[in-house]
Amino acid sequence: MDGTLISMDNGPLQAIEDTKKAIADTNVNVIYEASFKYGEVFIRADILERGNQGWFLTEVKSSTECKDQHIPDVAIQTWVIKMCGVELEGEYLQFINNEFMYQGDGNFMGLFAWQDITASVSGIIEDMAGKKDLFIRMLDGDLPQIKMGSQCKKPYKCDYIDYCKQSGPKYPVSILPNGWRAAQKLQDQGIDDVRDIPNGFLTSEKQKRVREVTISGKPHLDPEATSILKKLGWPRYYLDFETIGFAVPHWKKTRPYMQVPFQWSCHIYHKNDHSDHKEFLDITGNDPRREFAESLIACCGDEGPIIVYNESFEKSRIRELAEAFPDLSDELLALNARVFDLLKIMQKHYYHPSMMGSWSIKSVLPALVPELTYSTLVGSVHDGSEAQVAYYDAISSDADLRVRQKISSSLLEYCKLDTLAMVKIADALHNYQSGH
DNA sequence: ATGTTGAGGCGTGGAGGCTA
DNA sequence: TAGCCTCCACGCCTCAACAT
Repeated sequence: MDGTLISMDNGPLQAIEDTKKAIADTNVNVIYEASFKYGEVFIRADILERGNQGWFLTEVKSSTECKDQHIPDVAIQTWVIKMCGVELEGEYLQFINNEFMYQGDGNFMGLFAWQDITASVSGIIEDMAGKKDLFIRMLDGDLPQIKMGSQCKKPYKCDYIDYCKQSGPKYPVSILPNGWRAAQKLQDQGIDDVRDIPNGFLTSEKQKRVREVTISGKPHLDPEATSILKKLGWPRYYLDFETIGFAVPHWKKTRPYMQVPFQWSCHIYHKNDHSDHKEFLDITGNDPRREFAESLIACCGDEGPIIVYNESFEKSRIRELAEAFPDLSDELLALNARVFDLLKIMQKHYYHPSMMGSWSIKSVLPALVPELTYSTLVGSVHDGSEAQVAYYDAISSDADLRVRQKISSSLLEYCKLDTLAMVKIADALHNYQSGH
């Protein structure tokens, strides 16, 4: 849709002036980033469309539904615009329709969905002046005296979490796994630290283990874990995927936010101690799925456990590949039948006080295999989200060959370390009694 | 941002047992 | 034997945790 974009290049005051001119100009029917200021509040509206009696305001979100927190976001904009004397006829939220399937033809009709939120907005706008004053007072005042809680992460993660943690307990009760209800009860009783939880309070086995290990300071490993691992067959495939999920689909037959796999790493260990590493990475920018699937099948042979961390992720990707390529379906699904989940073993049988209630591979590795660390990675990729950014940079048309090669080696290095981490974790479990 | 899985709490309903 | 209580299993729901 053609319209006038209000630039911020010359500062907010100029943007406000430009907005006034655009509104006065009856040839302009759509304004992007229209800018307004009322009192201390400056806002930029994503889309304004001229209607018969006034304007329609549309806020664009990358989420896939209208969420509670979006309403006050639009309400404050609505309030500022109305206070500036501009008439609004209604407010809309525009978001991503994640059922949209791209057909690869450049046609994105259906990618977006809209919701009329005029009623919800007007329901809270009466209160807006008071709310605004409250927020201004809070910003001007001292640090709020409030304990950490769910508000630190929901609906968005707060930037000051690390700061606040410094003054809190060393092992807050919020680290209890699936323990939000228990944590609430404990905090109501004035208990903030896991080490202060009275014996007998917790009922879940996992939570009890966290409490006991935290108090004793000694890691716990159930010998059952060792015997389960020793029973696994050969050869052993340690496998990890990297994927990318675009809000706006890039390739035919993909949906918004669909996790498209573009890279895998596999360490293969044979019974005779012989080992091998294989990998796949496609940064051509073409749909990587077909070659990903074919190379994976070729790598994994037809017997031996395929060891992953959090099996639902890799299994789901393989299932999606099987749906995308019916001719490979049988071979792909045969891989899924061999998948063994290292995460489940860890959750059931291991805990170290430094894990702080988390069994993610990034928490388990430093506890169990401290000599292997992601910080040794020299490239720009240290976790899954950075892998996505790096992949996107690599396939972007403006990336030259040298940049691509650098990104490629960073990605390969990172994914290889992820599977090596699983190898070392499994080794550590194997040798636990003798070592440690 | 996604999807999958599992934990834990709560309500429901059937089985079994007690009493009048 | 009718009526009522208790207990436990099960299903449903919400939330959290994990991967990217």
